[in-house]
Amino acid sequence: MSKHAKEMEGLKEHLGKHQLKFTRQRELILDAFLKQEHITAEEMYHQLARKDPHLGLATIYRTLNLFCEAGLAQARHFGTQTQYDNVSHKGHHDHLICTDCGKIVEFENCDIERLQEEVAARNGFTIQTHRLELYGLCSRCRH
Amino acid sequence: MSKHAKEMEGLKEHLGKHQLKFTRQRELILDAFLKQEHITAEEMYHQLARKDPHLGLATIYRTLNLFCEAGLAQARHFGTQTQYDNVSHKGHHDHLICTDCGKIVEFENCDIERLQEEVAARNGFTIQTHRLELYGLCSRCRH
DNA sequence: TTGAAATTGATAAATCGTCTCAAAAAGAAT
DNA sequence: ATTCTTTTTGAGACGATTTATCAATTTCAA
Repeated sequence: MSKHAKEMEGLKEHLGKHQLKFTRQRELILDAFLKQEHITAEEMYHQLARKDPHLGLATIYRTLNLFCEAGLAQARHFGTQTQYDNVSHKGHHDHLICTDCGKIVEFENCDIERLQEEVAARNGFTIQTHRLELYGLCSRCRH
Repeated sequence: MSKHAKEMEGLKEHLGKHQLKFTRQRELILDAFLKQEHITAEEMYHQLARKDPHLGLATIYRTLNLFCEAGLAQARHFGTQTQYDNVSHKGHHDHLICTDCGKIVEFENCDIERLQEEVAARNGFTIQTHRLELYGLCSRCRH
């Protein structure tokens, strides 16, 4: 049995609700995805090339987008590419990004999240997801 | 004299510091940009086609990116396109975005900004800029 | 096992933004 | 004002990323 049984069940549930099918490729991609903090489609394509040389790039894109709809992943544009963040194993996390060296630090902050809810409620919105990115210089690059 | 004299001066100052030139196109694009809350390069291309049918799309991209460097604009990925936000006339603002109808509500929240500074400091970062986007359903689309 | 419906893989195509480069414009020096 | 150097422009080519197409395959319920 897979190490990611719980998430696998979550995916199957989503598939069932939407008349989608559980395939070998989706299982393979989910397994690889859950080992990552964030990954691009291209990176995953190369990672999985050994396990399944015939796995197509289009399938990876389709599947990562499926994960987003299922709430396991979240797409984020960084540079020219789309990063797919793993949001399945922990609460939502945000990013501190060094504009000089590209270093990424992940963090969570409940107070900020609570204030976000307040702002949304004040404007009649129901939050589904959010994105918070802080850009600046890390301690090393400040000098 | 233009309605946007102050911002025009700000741009000229940036141009002077970087050995760049003040051109008719940059003036035209700045004038159009400052009337917007946010705009894409493509939208601006169509808006300005009447005033100057020969204005090229590449020039618009180049100029909007210039505005980003000058601190008048801020680029933001939304969907597949890049939105250029007007940040010249007010402090930094964040976005509430309806995932259904695309409606965008802008807001500011000092408390959130303060917490962001705390998080950054705790991780040794000095914030230059940030981006906060809340995605959800607006009151109309929730039903 | 069968059959309808969904998925896949390969590649074409679309999209978006940047690069190229000759011609034009800006702005400093004369 | 004219000249000269540097920057900018416009048009389209180009590159990178993602999506669409479609015949062949796979899933899964009956």
